[in-house]
Amino acid sequence: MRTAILDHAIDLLVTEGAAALTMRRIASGIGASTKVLYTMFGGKEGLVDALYREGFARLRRAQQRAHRAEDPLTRLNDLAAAYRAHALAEPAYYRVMFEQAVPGYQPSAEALDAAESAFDASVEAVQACIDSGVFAPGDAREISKLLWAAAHGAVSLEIAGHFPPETAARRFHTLTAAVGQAFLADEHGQGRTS
Amino acid sequence: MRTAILDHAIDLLVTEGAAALTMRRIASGIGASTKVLYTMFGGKEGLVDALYREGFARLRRAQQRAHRAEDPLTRLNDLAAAYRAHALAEPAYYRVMFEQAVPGYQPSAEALDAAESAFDASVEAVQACIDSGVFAPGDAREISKLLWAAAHGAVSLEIAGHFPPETAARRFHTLTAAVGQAFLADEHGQGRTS
DNA sequence: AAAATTGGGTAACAGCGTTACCTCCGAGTT
DNA sequence: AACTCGGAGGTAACGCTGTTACCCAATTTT
Repeated sequence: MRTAILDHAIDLLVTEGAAALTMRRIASGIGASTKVLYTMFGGKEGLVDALYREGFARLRRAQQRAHRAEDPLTRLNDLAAAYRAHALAEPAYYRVMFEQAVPGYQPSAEALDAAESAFDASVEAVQACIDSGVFAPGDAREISKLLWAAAHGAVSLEIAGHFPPETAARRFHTLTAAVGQAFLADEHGQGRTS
Repeated sequence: MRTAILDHAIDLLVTEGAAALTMRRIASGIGASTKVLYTMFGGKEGLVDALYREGFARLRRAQQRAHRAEDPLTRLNDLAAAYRAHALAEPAYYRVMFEQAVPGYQPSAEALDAAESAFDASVEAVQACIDSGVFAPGDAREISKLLWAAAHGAVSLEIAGHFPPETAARRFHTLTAAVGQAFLADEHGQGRTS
């Protein structure tokens, strides 16, 4: 039952966007009354919270699927590409997760913690880059977050319409590569990022 | 009259957030009926469009105010810092501009064009870095957009709650510095970003 | 078997964006 | 100067939203 509600909510979100995500439509879509949603999720906020977590769970699975290549730097690149592909595949989900597409919702601390686990694969890949000497020693978690911010910035501007489609992919790659480059092992004497 | 409406709408947006930005509240706040808003702006979308443009106009002014330092690289850093400061000073505005805090609104092509002018100062600063030999030759507009994406990503994650306050400033600086570093003139033989 | 508790449907409330209707004020015409 | 006419603005309604008080049926407990 709970999964039926979530499935239909996700379907509405993906096919018609966040504006169509109303309690009445979800309820009528599963042939029930809105009361069920309130006993089950406590309100729209609880339902959106479930969608938020589901969105990051999907992102985590997408990242794990991309976590295959041998070379650690290639793996990191693949993860970044998978991040963008996942975001663009379901922009409505991305908006729920990062921009608050549902007006009132603010993720709780637990939800934010759960979201963080979506980037475990990225942290591992960065750590592998450090361990193999490709990256200089450093905090893998911190570097991963910076890569995330760069990727998120590029994707977010793309979804918002500021990056035209034909250049968005190139910019995404250039930006993530530029950030990655800053953490390369110091083989050439270039400056270190503070 | 038009400015009175916008002033009150901005006031509502800044002090109570996007959720309080309703046609009825704006109208009653200026002691008029909602009909005025519709004859003047054509609907909520037109009003939010005006707020969107105003937000980028304010950002542009904030960038111009920060555009003072002599050293081009310092100037670019100042612009980045001003960008973050401006975004954090009025997060509700930032949400209207980048995340679509008002459910239905999607900026028109003209609005996106107008938004772009907010980054003229950044493009100029990048061009100055190239002209003075600090940056390698390249497309200043393109580099500026990448810096923008990085800054936006860090600020956006900060506002969304993913970056705790005490580390957000450091991460913002590290990230923008890392991106800037990738475009430095090739004095040390480090690899070039493709 | 009777009683208590729980889950779900109905219908209502307040508030939202929007608009049809009407009034009324000011400008242009005769 | 009076009269008409056009458009700006207020009133009130429509259909929608999230939410909940009320009620009934069904299930579980004693």
